Amino acid sequence: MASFSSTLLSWHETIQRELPWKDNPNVFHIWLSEIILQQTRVEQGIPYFLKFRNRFKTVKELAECSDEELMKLWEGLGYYSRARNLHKAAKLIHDSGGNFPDTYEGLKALPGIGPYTAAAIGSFAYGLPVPVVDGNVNRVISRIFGIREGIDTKEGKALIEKTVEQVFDKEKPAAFNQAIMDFGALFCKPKNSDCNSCVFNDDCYAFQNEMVSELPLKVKKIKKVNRSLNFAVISYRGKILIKKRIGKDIWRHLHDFYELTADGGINEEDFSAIDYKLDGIQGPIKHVLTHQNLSITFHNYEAQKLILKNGTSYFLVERENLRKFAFPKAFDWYFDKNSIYLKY
DNA sequence: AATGCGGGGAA
DNA sequence: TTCCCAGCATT
Repeated sequence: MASFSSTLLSWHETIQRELPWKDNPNVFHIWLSEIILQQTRVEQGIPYFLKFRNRFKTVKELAECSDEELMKLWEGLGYYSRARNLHKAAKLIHDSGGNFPDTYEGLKALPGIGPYTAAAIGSFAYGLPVPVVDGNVNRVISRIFGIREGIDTKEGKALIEKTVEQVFDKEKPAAFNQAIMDFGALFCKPKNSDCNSCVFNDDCYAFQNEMVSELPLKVKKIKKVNRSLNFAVISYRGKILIKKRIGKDIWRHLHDFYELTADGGINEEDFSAIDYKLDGIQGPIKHVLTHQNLSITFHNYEAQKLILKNGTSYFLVERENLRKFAFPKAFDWYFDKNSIYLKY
């Protein structure tokens, strides 16, 4: 039988996948795309990549971008710590002369860059002989070579890594890595993979043993909690009260409104002075996160008098400027329903 | 080793 | 509904 790599690379010749970060390959664009694509489908990430590529021509420009603008650009993409780490890394690179690290360890030392991303950037930008292991690779390798350990366990990860090392093509790191991920994404898919026309089917453990639907094996289950969120949208003279979420909680570094406790109202001690009346309730709406099922209700308040406390983290924003700030995707429902758009 | 962290697409 | 996606940081 031909080698795994030659079979894989021959298959890769038969497909074409045009991706914008390959337009004019450079380490800045490769890095940017890899961060954006973490736990994110290529189709979902592309518009964000284009937006970032257009806004930032250099690492320096990214490093000098304000936090507010960066979060606004990332708004809606999820896993917002990626944006924060991207920014941190840009500053580190800029402060140390503007050059990216060109070793695996150097890359992995940057915030937001773990084993996968270091291997991806290293191989794609510098031709370093390091194999990537992402969700696609886990699937392809565990099926073809019959890895029956949980890919989310220490043993399973070690087995996958060892197996990839054995079939990896050190002469063509970038081509191999690209090909195996494309193979996983376009052919050896989680469901409905066309095994009958697969170039590996004669040697595929999962296909030969009718275990395609069972591999890769995942052991750990995510437990979800139900959670209610209640926000008071307090309007005062055409402005709306918001704050930045800074706690160790969901949507960190995005903004929200005054948060009400379970069945409590506005705590007047949060303000120097406040006089208000309820002006309707909207919701609840359901919003799903990986670990939480959210039920969100918006309580509209109109304030006749409002004096903020000294040192408070709340601030008032003109209604038409509200969308200049980054908010959770779930708030789109409220903004749409109340015709709150960014006025240009 | 376990947990937290978004949002969307596919079946 | 359930699963998964070019994962990583924190505890």
